[in-house]
Parts: sequence; C-alpha cells; structure tokens
Amino acid sequence: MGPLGSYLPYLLNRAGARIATSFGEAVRPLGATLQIWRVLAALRERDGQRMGDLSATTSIDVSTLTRLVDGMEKKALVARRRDPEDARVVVLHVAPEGRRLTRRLLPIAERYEKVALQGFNAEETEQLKAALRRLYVNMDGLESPHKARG
Amino acid sequence: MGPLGSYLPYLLNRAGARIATSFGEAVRPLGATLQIWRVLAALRERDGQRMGDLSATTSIDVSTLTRLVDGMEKKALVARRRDPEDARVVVLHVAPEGRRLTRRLLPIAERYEKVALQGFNAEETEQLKAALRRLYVNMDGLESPHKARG
DNA sequence: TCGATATATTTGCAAATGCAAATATATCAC
DNA sequence: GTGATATATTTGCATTTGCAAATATATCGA
Repeated sequence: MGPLGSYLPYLLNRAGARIATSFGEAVRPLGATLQIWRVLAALRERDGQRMGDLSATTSIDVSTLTRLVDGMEKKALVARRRDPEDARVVVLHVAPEGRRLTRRLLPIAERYEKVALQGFNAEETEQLKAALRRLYVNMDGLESPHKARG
Repeated sequence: MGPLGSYLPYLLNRAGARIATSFGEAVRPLGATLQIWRVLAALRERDGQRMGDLSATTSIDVSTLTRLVDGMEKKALVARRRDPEDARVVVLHVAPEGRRLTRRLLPIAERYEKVALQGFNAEETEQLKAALRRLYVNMDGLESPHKARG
C-alpha cells in the first residue's frame, strides 16, 4: 500500500473539504455560507420543500438544518410554513431577500465550477461528475445499516 | 444553471463527506478515527515528521492536530519528541501500539478503496484520482491569498 | 549580547456538527 | 374514539473544528 496521498478517501475528502472551505470564504462577504447556498439552490430548484426533503437533497443533517433555517428566517431569506395537509410537516419557501441573494450567489458558484475544473474538457468534466455520483451510491454498501440515506 | 446535484462542489463535498463519515464509523470499533488513521498512515510513510509537516500531508489544521496527538499519545499510539536540532520543533514517532493499530486499519482502508470504486476499472480509477489531485491544485487559484497551503 | 523578527507549536474560544431524546402530529387497530 | 405506533421537526448536549492569540525557541543585525 502506498502513501496517504494515493488513497481515494483521502483525495476525495481533501478536495471536497477544500472546495467547500474556499467557497464558504467566497460567499461570506455576502453574508452567506456554503450551507445557506445549498438550501437556496435546492429551493430554487423546487420551492416549498419540507425540512426532511431539504436535508436529503442538501446532505445537511435535519438538526443542523433546523438551526440553519432559524438563522435564514431571521435574515428574511426564507419563510417556514406549516403544511396544512399534514401539520407535522414544515415547508420552506424562499422570500424576496432570498431570491436576491441567490442571484448574487449564482455567479460565484459558476466561477467556482469553472476554476475548479480548469483544464478539464467537457467530456472529462462529465466523467468526473458521473464518477462522483457513482461513488456516492457505491458507499451505500458500507453505510451502517440503521441510517441509510437516499 | 441546473439543480444542486449538478454542481461540482456539491458532488465533490457530498461524496467526500460521506466516505469520511463512513470510514470513521468503520474504524471506531478499533478505537480509531479517520484523523487518527491519517496521522498513522502519514507516519507509516515517513516516521518522525514534525507537527507542521503532518498538518500539511494530512490536511489537518495544526491546532486540531495538537489535540489529536494529545489523545494519540495518551493511547500510546505515538510519542512526541523534541527535535534536538531545533527545540521549536516537535517530531512524532509511531509507538508499537500505533504500529499494531495501523496493521489493523490497513485492511479496512483497502476495503473502502475497493467498495467505493466498485465498477471502476483501473484506468477509470487512475483518471478519477488524477482528476481529484488536479482539482485540489486548481483551487489554489481561489484560495484567499494569506493562507495558501502546500 | 540585546532587541527585533521569524518560525513552530499550543491554548483560548466561539461556531458548527450530529446523535439521541423530546415534542408534536398523524395513522392504524380495535 | 382510545391507545399504540409511526413520522416530522426541534432541542439538548457533547464533540470537533479552525481562527487568532499566546508561548517558546531561533536567527539575524547591530
């Protein structure tokens, strides 16, 4: 077995952590964080998601999400609404302030995409993304049984 | 722009976080953590590294590393030694208990490598690893100026 | 040798995280 | 309808994290 730098988990986690940290720094001046961006991006895709759905699509733990949304509500980025169909459910809607912030975050996200993938052509990019999705799914086989995720 | 799941930072960070968490769970029964494994793997590659070097090769912040090493010393996995050449420097050496643990962790690491890369052939695997290294380096271009890393 | 500056590590502290327990509501069996 | 069980969210709490300040040692220049 080779050095640490040849292990996939290391390479993957290292790259993932770095891009996350770096992105976080980039959006801080706008009063945002990586997690806020994820929630906004998820809601942009489909507004009015419930906490549980958001947790799944953003990969943010529900308990963390609760507190994150607390903060986002205070900033008027989103609004919680009780689902009238099922009062256990809370659905989240983007507020005007949230849409405004999303518009400002999008170019940053695009820039990150571009810089991170510098030197990758379209095919390589798609291959990489496909590999990352595949890998994520492969990990199902290792997840502890009781808390498998979507 | 597409949904969250088409953004590279998201895909990357998600996969990286998942493999890290999962690996962490797998080694917990042995009293280890992902970070402990990283330090041991780094020392296995080269024993007697200084804190700063270890921080760089493992991507663990030095302050975190200090506390991590505190714990590892208590478990007799490693031993700190003051460098006689330069008393500012602390070098870390694996202890017998640490070697023993490393031997038990190696097969787990190999298994993770295998399962995560299920369905990837040798070429695809190398492509992915190369892409992750390249990506990591690309991020240099976005890092905030004052704290660039090796 | 003394002071100034540089480098290496540790400590202080506050924020983020995630598990488990608590709470709230729903649904099912009877 | 009532109690038991299931589902959704929040809260409690302990751990992890990383930045910034503090400490320790080294080196350089006068």
